[in-house]
Amino acid sequence: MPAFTSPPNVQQFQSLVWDLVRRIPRGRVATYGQIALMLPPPPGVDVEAYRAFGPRWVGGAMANCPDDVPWQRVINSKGEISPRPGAGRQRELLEEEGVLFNEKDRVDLKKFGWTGSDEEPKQPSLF
DNA sequence: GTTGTGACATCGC
DNA sequence: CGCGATGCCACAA
Repeated sequence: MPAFTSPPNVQQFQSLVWDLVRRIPRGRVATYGQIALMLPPPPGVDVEAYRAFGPRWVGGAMANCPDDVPWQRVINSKGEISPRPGAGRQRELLEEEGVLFNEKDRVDLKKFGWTGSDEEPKQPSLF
């Protein structure tokens, strides 16, 4: 039995976060808020409280995420990589996957933003 | 038991 | 579009 039988707490939330992050296709990025909204709020937690600190729980889960979780595809709402040791490495990994950064070190969520579907990235027709 | 901080989001200017 | 301020939960010291 998976560790999902654990009592309703943040621990299970982390498992859900990791599972969802694993579902992020290559060359696609998701924001903490997006993941927080996609995941169901833990029982006993107010929706407002979840909205306020849901994304932060996701970040906390990423801090302890296993090595088999593409944490690199998780970025903040600004489409930027949060300042943390290894941020440069994350950018390298994303570029390797095809995710391009702007001159402001930001990613176009409109192109690489993961909508939760398995569809492939849209072709840049803005040019 | 208290204090401080965190891999964020949202609103206002 | 960028910057500042606010909100709120869990964990570590």
